[in-house]
Amino acid sequence: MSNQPETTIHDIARALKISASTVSRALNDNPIISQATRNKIKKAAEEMGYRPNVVAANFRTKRTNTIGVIVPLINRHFFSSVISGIEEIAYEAGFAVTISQSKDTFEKESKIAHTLFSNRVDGLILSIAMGTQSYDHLKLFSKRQIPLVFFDRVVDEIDAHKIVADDFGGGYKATRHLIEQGRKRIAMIGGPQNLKIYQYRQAGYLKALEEAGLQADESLILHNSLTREDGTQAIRKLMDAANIPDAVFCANDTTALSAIIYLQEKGINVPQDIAIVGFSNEPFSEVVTPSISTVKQPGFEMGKKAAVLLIRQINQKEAPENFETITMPTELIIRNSSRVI
Amino acid sequence: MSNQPETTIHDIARALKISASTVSRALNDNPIISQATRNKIKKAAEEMGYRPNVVAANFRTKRTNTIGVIVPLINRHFFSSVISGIEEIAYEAGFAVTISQSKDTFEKESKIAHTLFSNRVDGLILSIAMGTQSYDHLKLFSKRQIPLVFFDRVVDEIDAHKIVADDFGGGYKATRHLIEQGRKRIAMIGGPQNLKIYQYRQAGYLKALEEAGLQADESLILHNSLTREDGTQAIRKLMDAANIPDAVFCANDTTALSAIIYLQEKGINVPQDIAIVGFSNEPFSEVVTPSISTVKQPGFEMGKKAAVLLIRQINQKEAPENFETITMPTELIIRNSSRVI
DNA sequence: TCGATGCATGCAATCGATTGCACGCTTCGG
DNA sequence: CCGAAGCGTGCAATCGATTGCATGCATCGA
Repeated sequence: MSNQPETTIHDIARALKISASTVSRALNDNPIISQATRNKIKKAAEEMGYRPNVVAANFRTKRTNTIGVIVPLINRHFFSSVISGIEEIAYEAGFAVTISQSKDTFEKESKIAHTLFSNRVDGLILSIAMGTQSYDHLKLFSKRQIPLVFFDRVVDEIDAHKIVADDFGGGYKATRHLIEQGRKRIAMIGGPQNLKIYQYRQAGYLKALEEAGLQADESLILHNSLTREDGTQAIRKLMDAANIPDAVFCANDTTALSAIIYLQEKGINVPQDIAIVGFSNEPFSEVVTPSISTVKQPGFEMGKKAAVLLIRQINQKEAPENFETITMPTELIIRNSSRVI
Repeated sequence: MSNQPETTIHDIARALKISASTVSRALNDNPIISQATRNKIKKAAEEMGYRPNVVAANFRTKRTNTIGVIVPLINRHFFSSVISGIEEIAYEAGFAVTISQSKDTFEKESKIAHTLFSNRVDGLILSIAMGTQSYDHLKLFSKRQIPLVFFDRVVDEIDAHKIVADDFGGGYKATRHLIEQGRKRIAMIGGPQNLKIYQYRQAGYLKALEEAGLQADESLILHNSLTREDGTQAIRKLMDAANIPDAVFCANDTTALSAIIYLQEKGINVPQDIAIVGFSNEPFSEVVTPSISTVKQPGFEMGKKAAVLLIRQINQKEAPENFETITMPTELIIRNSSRVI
C-alpha cells in the first residue's frame, strides 16, 4: 500500500532502451511508429501499470477534454435531465463534464465561470441565473474563442448556439387547450419577465387569446418567481378579485400545484370550476390529484443537442459563420386538471 | 475578437521588470513578498487580464483541486440532492466537481473510474452501480492513496469512509408506526437483496414486527426492482392472495405510489382499509392524494458530509488510521397514506 | 567601521507529455 | 557504385507555474 511512484513514459523508455518520444507516439497509435515497436511498448506499458498523466498532456496540448456546465440548480428535474443528456454525449465523445450550480445568483455564476475558464475547459454549456444581467464573465469565453452553448435561459447579447424549448408554442398550446374547453376568463401566473422563456410562454398565451377573439385582461396576469409560496399568493389574489377566472395557465408546475392545493382547500373544484395547466412536466405533475395538465420540455434531448453542438464547435476550432438557435418542440400533456370529462 | 495570446506570469514579470517567481508568489499572497510589491503585481495582473493557467499549476503541484463523483443516475432526486450537497461544500473549499453517471453498469463505472484517475482527481465520491461486483477499478485509487468516500451503496471489501442513511432505523420506524396505528398484517414490498440498503430496510421491518410480537409472514414479503410496474404487480399479488394485508411498507416511494393508485382503482380506501408507507421522500410523495407517509433520507446532508470527509482526507494527506461508517439519521414523515384521523 | 542578521527578490530546475526537425539506416534505380 | 528516397527513431525544446536555494541589499549592534 506504499505510495508507489508513478510510471511515466520515460520509465517505459528506459526499460525498453528507446526514447520517450517513441513511447509517446506508440501509445497514441501514431502510424509513424512500426507496428512491432508499438506492440512492444503497449505491452510494457500494461505490465508496468502505466497510467497516462492526463494533466501533463492537457498542459502541453492546451486541451482538457472537459466540458463545463453551469445550471441554476442541479437538484431540479429539468436541469438534471439536461445534465444527463449532456453527460451521455460527452462521455461517448471522450469528454469529461464538470458541473456547477449557480444557485440562481449572479455572483456564484460569475465566479464559477472564471474558475472554469482558468481550468481551461474546452467549452461551456449553461443556463443563466435569474439574477444575471451583466455578461462579462461570459465574454471571457468568446474573447478566447472558447465555444459556448446556451440552453433554456439564453442571452441575446452573446453570439452562440442556443437550445431552447418552444416556450411560445407551449404557452400557445396550453392556452388554446383551455379555450377549447370553453374557458373564457383565463388567468396567467407568469415568471420573471427578464427571462425570455417566461416572456415567450406569456406571448404564446396572449397569441392564443387573441386568435380566439378573447380580450387579454391585465388584472388576470401576474408575475412572480414561481415558488410554491408565490403560487399560493398569486392564486389567492386572483380569487379575491371581483371577477374570478375560470382557468389558470401557470408558467411552471410548482405554481400550478399551489393553485390546485389552494383551490381544493377552498372547496373549489378543479377542473370543473377552474381549470389549471402547468409547465415543465415535473414528475409530481402526473401523480397528484387531479393530475396536472402541463407542457413537456424535452430536457434530456436538449442536453444531448447542446453537447453535440458544443463538441462539434470544439473539434472544428473555427468559430462557425453564424450561430443557430434551435427550438426543441414542446408537447402539451392533457391530464385531469384541465379536462372536464 | 482575435485570438489573443494568454497573459502569463512571465508577461507580467517582463512588464514590471521583475522575476516570474516573484509574480507567482505575489499572486499566491505569499507573505515573503513585500506588501508593496504584491499590490503592484496584482494591479498589473488585473490590468493585463491575467488568468492563471490552472492546468499548468496542477501539473506542477500534482493537485487538481477536483473531486470526482460517480452516481448511478444523475437524474434521480436522491442522487441529485447528494450531488448538490457535495457541490456546495466542494465549492466553498475551492474544489471543482466532475460528475459522471454509471447508468448502473459495471463497465461504465469502471471506465469512468479509470478516466477520473488519469485525470488525477484529488478524491472520489461514489455510490456503486447495481451490477458492480469487482473492485479493481477502485483499488487503483487506494493503491495510489487517493481518498475515496462511498455513500448510500457502499462496498465492504474496500476500506474507506462510508456515508449511509439509517435504513434499518427507517424500516423499523415505518413499521412500528404502522403497528401503532393498530395494523396487524403488515406486508413489505422490498428491493433487490444484493444491495445492503434494501437488506437493512427489511431487517428494520422484521425487527419491529418481532418486538411487537407479530409473526413475520413470508407470503407478505415480496422482492423486486421497485419500479412503477413492479409495484403494481406486487400489490396485485398481495391483494389476490387469500389473506390480504391491512398495511404495506414499501422500500421506496415509487412502489408506494403504485400501491396507492392500484388500491384506489379497486375502490379500496387508503389508509382506512390499507395503510401505506414508502421510503425516500421523493418530491411527489408530499403532493399525491393521499400524501404518502415516507422515510426521509437526508440526501443533501449526506452529500455535504461525504464532501467534508473527503476534503479533510485530501488535505491531511495521510490515510486515516481507521475509516468510519457514518450513518445519517432517517426521519419518518407521517402523512395521510397511513394516518387514520 | 565591519560583520551579522534578516528581509525581499531572482535563478534555475522541475513536473510529464508532445512534436518539429534532424538523423541514420536500408533499399533501389540509374 | 553512388545518390536519392523513405521509413523509423531520437533529440531537444516547449507548455506555465512553482519552489529550494542563492544572492543582494539594508539595517543595526558592537
